[in-house]
Amino acid sequence: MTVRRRLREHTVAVLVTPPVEPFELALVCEVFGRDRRYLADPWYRMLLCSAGSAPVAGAIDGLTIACDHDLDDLARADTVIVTPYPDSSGPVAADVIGAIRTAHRRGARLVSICTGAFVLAAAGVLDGLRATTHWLHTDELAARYPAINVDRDVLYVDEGRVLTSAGSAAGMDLCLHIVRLDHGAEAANTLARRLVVPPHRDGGQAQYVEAPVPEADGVTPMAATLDWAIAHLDRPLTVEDLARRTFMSPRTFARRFRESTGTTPLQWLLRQRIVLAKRLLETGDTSVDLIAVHCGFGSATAMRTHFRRQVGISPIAYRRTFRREVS
DNA sequence: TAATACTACCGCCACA
DNA sequence: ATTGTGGCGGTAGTAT
Repeated sequence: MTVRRRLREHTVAVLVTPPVEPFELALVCEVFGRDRRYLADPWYRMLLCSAGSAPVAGAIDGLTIACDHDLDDLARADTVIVTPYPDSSGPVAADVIGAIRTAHRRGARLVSICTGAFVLAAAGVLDGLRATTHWLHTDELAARYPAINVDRDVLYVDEGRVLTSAGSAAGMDLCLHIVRLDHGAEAANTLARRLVVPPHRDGGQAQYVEAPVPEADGVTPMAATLDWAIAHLDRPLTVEDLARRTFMSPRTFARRFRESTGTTPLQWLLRQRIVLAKRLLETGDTSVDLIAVHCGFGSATAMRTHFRRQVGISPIAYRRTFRREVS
């Protein structure tokens, strides 16, 4: 096996439009704008782009964002990220639409955060695709662009060349997803840990956001093992099993595991098992006992204990509240 | 709920 | 000399 070297950096152009929402812009900058060569080398080259590279007013008094790059730079980028477009019902400037269409034609990856989806919609690049936006605006998006298949219940939608994400913080989930695609599960997990992205948040729908999960993408032995473990949660997995699978001694495995995931193997397993349990509770009507078996808990009692500890409510109560309506 | 039997975790340290 | 490895053993955590 030979070491592959990327020929050049991957350019990420961020479309900055007034009024800039600092939170969403910051989240993009944290992922793509910082020097993270410790994760992958080269990392990304991030460009803040505005029409005529003019400074852009922020949504907060006294906040102004200087942009060194213009729409031509945006049209040439490998990935274009559209930050929120608070005036979602307002028109989108023709030169912005033009730049996005050019990028799209060139094969660039297009990404929107929150209401940035309205800019992509206006450019017509979402027609015929699934997409999402902030839940306050999903109805409006669906009504104004009937050709778009709007998904209201997801954090983000990956349609390959076009990716859209839901409200504010879901943008972080999408950015991590992109890092995972480009650099693998391990880099994404390490970054999530570095940014201290919470496994779940309290209050409202956000409480039930699931922790990012590695995808089938065996870039490193560790990532491959994580993927494998997620696919075999029903088995009684021990640290020794996982270590052997990763071709390491248990001791080294434990160390490496903490480095890439931020937790210990058992704690991580318990978390993944609960994530799976939640999914099964939401979607089907499998009994709690059977779900416990499917998730690799020795008993329903054991599952209930861990479920309560992590989620705060019982499995049955969770199902009652979050069963997906079949619409 | 309590007792018992595991397994996991992690500091320590010799060694490559 | 520096850095990573992996066995050991005490304690903490989990399973039944």
